[in-house]
Formats: sequence, structure tokens, C-alpha cells
Amino acid sequence: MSLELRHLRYFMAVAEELNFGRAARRLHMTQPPLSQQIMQLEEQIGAPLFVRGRPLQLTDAGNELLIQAKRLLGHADSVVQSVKQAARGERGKLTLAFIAGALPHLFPAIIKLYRSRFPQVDLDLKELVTPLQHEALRTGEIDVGLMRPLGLESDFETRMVLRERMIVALPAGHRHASQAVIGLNDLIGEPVVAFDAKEAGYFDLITRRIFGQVQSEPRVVQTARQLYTVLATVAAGVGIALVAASAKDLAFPGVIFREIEQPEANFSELILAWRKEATQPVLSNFIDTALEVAALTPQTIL
Amino acid sequence: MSLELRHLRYFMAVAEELNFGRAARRLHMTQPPLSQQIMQLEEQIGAPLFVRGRPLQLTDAGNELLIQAKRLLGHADSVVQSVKQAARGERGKLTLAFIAGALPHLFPAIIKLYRSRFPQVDLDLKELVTPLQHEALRTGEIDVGLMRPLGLESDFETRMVLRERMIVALPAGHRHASQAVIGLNDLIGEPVVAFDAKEAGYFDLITRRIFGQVQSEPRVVQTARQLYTVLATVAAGVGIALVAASAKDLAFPGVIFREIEQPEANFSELILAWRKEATQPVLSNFIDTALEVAALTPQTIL
DNA sequence: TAAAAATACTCCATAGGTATTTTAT
DNA sequence: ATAAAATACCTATGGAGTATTTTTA
Repeated sequence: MSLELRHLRYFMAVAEELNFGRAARRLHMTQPPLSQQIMQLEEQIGAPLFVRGRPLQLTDAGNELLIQAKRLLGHADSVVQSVKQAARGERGKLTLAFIAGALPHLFPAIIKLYRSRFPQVDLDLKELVTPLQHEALRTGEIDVGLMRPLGLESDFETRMVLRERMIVALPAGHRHASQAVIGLNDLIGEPVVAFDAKEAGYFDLITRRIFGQVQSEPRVVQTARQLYTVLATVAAGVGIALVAASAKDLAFPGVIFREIEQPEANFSELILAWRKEATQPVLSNFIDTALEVAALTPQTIL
Repeated sequence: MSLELRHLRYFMAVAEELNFGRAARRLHMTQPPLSQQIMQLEEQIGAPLFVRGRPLQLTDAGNELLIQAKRLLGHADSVVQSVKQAARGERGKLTLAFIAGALPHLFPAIIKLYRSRFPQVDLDLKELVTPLQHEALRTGEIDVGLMRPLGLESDFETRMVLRERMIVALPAGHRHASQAVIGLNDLIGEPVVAFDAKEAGYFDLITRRIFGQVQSEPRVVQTARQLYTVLATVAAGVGIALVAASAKDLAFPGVIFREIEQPEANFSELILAWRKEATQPVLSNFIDTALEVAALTPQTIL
């Protein structure tokens, strides 16, 4: 017979009542089996825990066990609580990847709300470009990613969390600057400052897709990796650029922004993606929280 | 059915093997009852711990329990160890009283050896005069006392730990100073510096006992509380005093020490006393250690 | 002598075993 | 098709109950 929590629960009752009969009543059982269990426990320890006599007394070993058993039973309770929390997704570990482009947008709001709701979850954050996030999701290195909708695999689940219309960045004094809306045909042949296909493949793709809508291709005169560099190059009058609407927030001097035709067809999107089979409670809590933040965030559609 | 350590032991095996069959073999049981116990555990937690499938996987809750169960089982082990230690008297609490007069003698040696042997025992030290130690032993305030053999009660157990012969302290140039040994009859009528009957009743008693051996009583011209004061008073030529042999160690200027007749009958003793019914392992370890130190300490007999 | 714990025994709940089916890859 | 877990059912250990004796203050 090995030590069980039952022995300690019974011991606590007897040690507190200092009377087997009363302890048994408190435990909703009769005295003889209680005596037996205590004897078993004493066998386990290898020493008596009580000095039989009136009144019943604790031995030194019994006194020690009284202190320790209380702690151990408390520990056992807290273990059950922790595991229940883990089952509810209130405790555990979650690894989230994000693209650098998400940093100024919902990312901080999502993290802030999630951490305030689930402070016990150990949240691990990794900045990764979209293709590497696909890889990391597949290997299980990350649980969820905030990324661009690029080459999605069928075993991933996704939700759109941010959608921004594309607009045109023009050098101040550009010949189309006076127009409120730039027609797609106006773009044909214009010198274009494009995003680097490797580092910012998504915007390169979108730029090409927009030109494709008028059976054309951008006349790329310059490429850049970051939005800031693109705008600086546009300000220098090197060419025009197609950027997400939130670029207006940067209010870059020498650059003016204009809406383009068919805005409802041209968006920059941010998605949340995770493995279809992933059913971890921490993950679904995170997704719920992220979607909640997304729903509250003004989406710059139109 | 409530949570038992058995459930956690079984869970650990399954979580480590990630295979019910192998885990069952490791636990020297068959697979079906193991499955049942795990199902019981999952019922307790209120959530599945494993994702059934090949290979068997842990849920988030299962992962949390894997970490926590290991700790809890370790804790349970350490509780058993602690209680076993308490039963062996290697852990617990011991309150020891001592008289101030024991401070320069065995007291430091006993404490030092005991603490080095039983560092886990919380040793509480109290300075108390002998009669108060009797009281404290009776109430259980202390477990053991280092005291004088005065009015011992029958429900105390005692052991003598130090015995010193009594000697005479004379002012330098006293008329008996030239004798190697002072006869008891020589003491009759001598002015005596005695110990205070309240504060040092034991030496007062011994002094009176020695004079009693020649049907006499000390002619007390001065009393003092502490040995040092007694010797200073003797040095001043106020009178002679009967002191324990170790007083010689003080080498007080102006005081000379001489042996007395019948040294084998006149001792100052220090005893260890405890309740007869007290059977605490910490106590018997302490007594053993104290007696060991006492046996090694040169007893100034003769 | 009276209250309380231990003992002797009985019973039954349930841990654990055996045989088989179901499930998942 | 096969390995593994679940299910069904059985067995028996041992936890718990009843009756009684022993112990201790």
C-alpha cells in the first residue's frame, strides 16, 4: 500500500479532532476503518503519529505531518486549479508570430487586451515574414501568425483582421495632383517606386495586380524595402507609388495622397492564421480576443 | 471519487510513455484499468488530458498537469522524508532552559555539538533559575532543563552532567592560608560571604550543608548574587566563601583557594532534567548528545 | 467504570484482470 | 490491416461497516 491523499485527509481530521470517533463522524465514516487507515499511514512513515491515550496526542512526527499535510493538500488543490485553468486557456504558453508591418496597427491593441485578460499565459512573440510564418506554423514552432494573405495552405485556418484600401502617393506638383481620384488608366506608363519583391512581396504583388487590372505592368524605376523609404523616394519626384491608406498617417512632406479608381477591388489585408487541427484553449482565446480587437478597429475600407 | 496520488502516478507514466499499453506495463498492471483511472482523473479535472490518436498527445491541460504532477509527487515524497526525520528527532523543535551558572561550563559545548548534529531542529534557549525550570517543565513550556539538583519532583527524569568539588576562597594572608587543606572545624565561627538564598539558593544550601557537617551554621557577614561579587568581597577581606572548584579559573587577585576536608562529600552539581513521560525523539537525541559531552568534560572531582 | 481505540469479521465498492470491440492510421 | 484504446464483464483486493474486546484514565 502506498501513500495516498486519502491517508492525509483522514490524518488531518484525526489530528484536528484528537479523537478517532469524532474525526470519523466528520469524515462521514465509522471509527474502525479510520483507525485502520491511520495505522496504514503510520506503517508508511515507519513511526507512530499519535500517542494513544486520553487525551489523544500527536507525536513529534505527527506534529510535523500536521503542518506538512495541510500544505500538501493545499498544493494538490492548486494543481487541480492550475490544470483547470490550462483547460480553459487561462494558463499555458502561446507563441505568436507577426510581420513587421503589423506593428503600428492592431498588433499592440491585441497584445494589450490579451495580456490583460490572460495574464497567466506565457506569450512568446516572434517577428517573421509571411512565408517563414507558414513554415513555422507547419513545424509547430508558432501557434498563430499575424501575416499577409499569401499562398495559404489548405490545412491552415485564417481570419481577416485588417483591410485597408490602396491609395496613390504622388510627388507634390505631379500632373495628376489636381485630380480627386486617379483613374487606373492614368497609372499606365508612370514611373513607379515599387516595394522590394523579396522583403515586401505582398505590396509588390498588389501593385502588379492593380496594373494588371488595366492590362499593364508597372514601369518600376526604383524599389525599396520599407514604406518610409518608398515615400521619401516619391517625395524626391522619382515616381509614384501604390501604398496602403494608413500611409497617410505618416504625413510625409512633399508627398500627396489620392484615392484610386475601384477602391473596393484593391485592398491590403492582414490575416490571422493557425493550424486547422490546433484546438488549444489558449489559441482559441487568443483568436477570439484578436477578432474582437479587429472588429473594434476602424477598417479603412473606402 | 476524489483525486488520489495514484491518479497522478498513473498519469505521469502515460504522459511520459505517450502510450497506454507501455505505461501499463511500466506500472505492472494491464491497460484497461489504467485507461479507467486516467478517465477518472479527466473527470476530476473536467477536461481531457490526452488527445487520443496516434501518436497519443497531451492537451494543454495535460501538459500543465505533467509539470505540476511531477512537482506534487516530489512534494509528497519530501513530506514523508520530513516526517521520518521528525520521527528520528532530526527535525522539530526543542526548548531548553539553563541556569546562568551553566554558561561557562558545558552549555556551549552541548549546544555546539547538538546543533552540528541536528541542524534541522529549531532549538529555543531560555535562561531560568532552577525552581522556574521545574515549573516550566511541568507546564510543558520547556522540554529539558540544565539546572541544580534542588527539590526534584518524582515525575522528572534527571542525569548528572557536571560535578565539581567545593573549595574555600580565602583573603590573601588569611590565618589559614598556609594550610594545604582546610578542616571543616576551621570554618566554625569564620565570617562568611554567602550566596544570596533567592538568586543562588543552591550555593547557599551547599554552604549551610557543609557547616551542618560539623553541627554549625555559617556566620554570614555579607551575601552576594554572583560568584564574581563573592570573590571580590572575599578579596576585600570581609570573609571566606565556599565556592565550586572552577572558581579558580577566574584567578581573582587577592583571593587564594584551598581544598576542604571531605571533598568526596561536598559537591556542586549540574543536572539535566525532563519529564518522565516525555519521549520526543528530539529530546532523547539532545539528552544523548548532552551526556556524551558531559562524559568528555573533565569533571573536577577531587 | 466509562469512554475510546483496537480487533475480528463481514460486506461491498472498486481497482485491476480477461476477453472483445471499436477506433484511428 | 494493424496497432492501440475503449468497452464489457469478471475477479478479488482492501476500504468501509457491524459487533465486540481491550485499553486507559
